Amino acid sequence: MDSLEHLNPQQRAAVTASAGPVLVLAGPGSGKTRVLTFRIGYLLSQLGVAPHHILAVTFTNKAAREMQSRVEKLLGHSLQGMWLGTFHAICARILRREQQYLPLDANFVIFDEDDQQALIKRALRDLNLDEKLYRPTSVHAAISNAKNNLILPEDYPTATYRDEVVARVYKRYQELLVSSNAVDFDDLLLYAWKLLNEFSTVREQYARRFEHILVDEFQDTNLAQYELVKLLASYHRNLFVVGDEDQSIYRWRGADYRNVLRFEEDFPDRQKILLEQNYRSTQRVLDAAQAVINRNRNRTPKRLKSTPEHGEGEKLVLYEAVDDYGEAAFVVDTIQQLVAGGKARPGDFAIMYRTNAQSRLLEEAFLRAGVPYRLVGAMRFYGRREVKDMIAYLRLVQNPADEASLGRVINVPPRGIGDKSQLALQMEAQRTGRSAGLILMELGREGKDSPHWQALGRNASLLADFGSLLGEWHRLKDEISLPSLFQRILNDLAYREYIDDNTEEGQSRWENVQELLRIAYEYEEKGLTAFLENLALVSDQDTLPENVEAPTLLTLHAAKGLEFPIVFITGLDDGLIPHNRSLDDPEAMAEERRLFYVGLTRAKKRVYLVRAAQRSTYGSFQDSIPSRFLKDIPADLIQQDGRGRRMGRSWQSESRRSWDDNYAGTWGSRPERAKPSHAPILQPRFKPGMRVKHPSWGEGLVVDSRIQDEDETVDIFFDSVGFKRVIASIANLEILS
DNA sequence: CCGATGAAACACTGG
DNA sequence: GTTTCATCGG
Repeated sequence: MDSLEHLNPQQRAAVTASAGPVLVLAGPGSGKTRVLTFRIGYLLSQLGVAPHHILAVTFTNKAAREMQSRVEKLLGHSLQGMWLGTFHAICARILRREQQYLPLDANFVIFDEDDQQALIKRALRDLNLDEKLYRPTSVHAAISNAKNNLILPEDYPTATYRDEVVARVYKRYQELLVSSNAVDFDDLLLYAWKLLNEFSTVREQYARRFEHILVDEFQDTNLAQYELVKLLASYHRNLFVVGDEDQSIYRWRGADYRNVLRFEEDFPDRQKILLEQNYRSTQRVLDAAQAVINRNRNRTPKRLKSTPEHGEGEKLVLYEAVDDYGEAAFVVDTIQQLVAGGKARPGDFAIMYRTNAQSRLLEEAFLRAGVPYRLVGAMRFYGRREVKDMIAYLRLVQNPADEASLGRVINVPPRGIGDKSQLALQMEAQRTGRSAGLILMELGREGKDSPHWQALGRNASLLADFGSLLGEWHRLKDEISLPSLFQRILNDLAYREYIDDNTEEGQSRWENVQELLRIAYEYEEKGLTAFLENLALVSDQDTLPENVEAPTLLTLHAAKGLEFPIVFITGLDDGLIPHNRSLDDPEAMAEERRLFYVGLTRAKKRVYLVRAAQRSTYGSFQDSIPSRFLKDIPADLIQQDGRGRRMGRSWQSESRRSWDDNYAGTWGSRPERAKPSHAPILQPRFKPGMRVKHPSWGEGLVVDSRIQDEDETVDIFFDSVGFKRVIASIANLEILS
């Protein structure tokens, strides 16, 4: 490990820190991954720790793979026995090993978002609740939030009637999961924590084993993950966590950057190391990013410094397009020009956006220009119906109790089992206390001899046909290889004939199925359980094709941990960045700002800030105003790209006026915001007592209104969602009385 | 029970 | 612009 010479003093202090709790606060590009890999290498080679005594937690599987290969390269041998993976993957591993302590059997499956949603709906139906009144998404969010905060159904606080309802749904949902022999993502963490919390022998076993625990992206852990790590580290207390409060962007998923503060309270003897030296970006990029993030309160102030060889760097380029088509065209044009001029390679570029929906226009522009691109996002492939259906078949074979998968495929392709038959089957399952899948398999095996045959009447025969198929696959699953099983199912279903109707679309559907089959071949050795588990736990970043030289399209969230020479941040309009749904919540606004900061700090050399004066939502055009975060970047760090202004159109004069009069020269100095279409508001339009109507929240009562930043901020109590704070120019309020 | 058709709702981020 | 749901005739 003489390579320690190549680390800076802070990095070296972190890598060689003595035993005990260590907190590393690492700014973007400060060599965080390097510190983690060297730390593992140091533990293994200098302190003689055996790989099997180390646990390292990363944010994505991709990060885990990268870290593994980096350490192996550093040491020159393999890391057999070390535990390395995401929280969810590690918990799944623990749960499978300790399955006897759980209300599940070893074949349990992991439910994805759709399955969870379906199960919530089922629970609502079972409890006779109105889906209109109790939106499945919102109920599910409340339950997920509870789980992330280690709140069990019986402990769910019921301050209001609504809470009481949620508590009942939570309870029922959990029963349904257990009877499906399934867990959701949150259960992976919750069960693992419960297991270690309740069974001291199990806790001892793991806590003694893991002499050293390392956690990456610590700012994005939630309470369940934090408490779990504390239990795992309870014996040796060698807990090495690395994070950056400024890059915490998963609050909505339960992540709490205050875990950094908790860590300092819970481990007062912790060593604390600050990494501020940036090895990634030019100073201009860093100055812009810091100007943005410095507006957030409650953070550890940092002073990011670039290295001399990066130099000052170029100014950030700002481009305002007419509309979102122009925005996409600008991105593709710029890339083509830079590549054609030999200034950059296609793989140097990343195009970032706030919402996935924004990728469509960008993709179209790339396609039209004939420029290949790569898109980050699992949805693309795994979200396809035919892929989900095949996965559901495999899950059902693995775990016949899986109600969600059964419901999905019981009549796909159509085999005459409609709503009526399915309901009858469900009733029979409830009556006999067995799972629908087991009943089906018994019908298939025993036919008329089964006691269920009579009970199901004229539905029995078709159900039995399907049951015998299912039973046959289930029998084969431990005899033949995963790919053979997969092909057997395809054959038995005549699935190709079903989905491939010889249209272009049909062919692409079949290609998707074959791609899944190809992936199944990769799991020939590891088997069905591992295959399904990996499918459930792939992250967006994991789907990024490697070694492909093309621009990368991705959300700002997916950009975390990555870096690119040239970064486009698109959709820099109020309502997108910051997002509409965050405007009324200061904590959410702070997170939007961090998200922008994360995007900016991905760039090594150059940043393009792109917005559109108009964009299409739901099909119709709407005017938009520049992101309020733009004005926090000092003017001397920004240059405008003039191309947009020469495209003579009616918007031109207006855009120019808005820019020159309200914007240019005001960077960071005056707190003004551009107003393309109307003069600054001086008098409130809304007064307390008024009835108003909001496009999504419906009617409400104005409680208060005031002028802020030349716009009107209105506090409203809505009939449907309660108290909200809105910006009048954005909210599109209608005065009713 | 099935497939087609059109209306209606609809999308923030993701393991 | 896309997906999901409700309805209808076969």
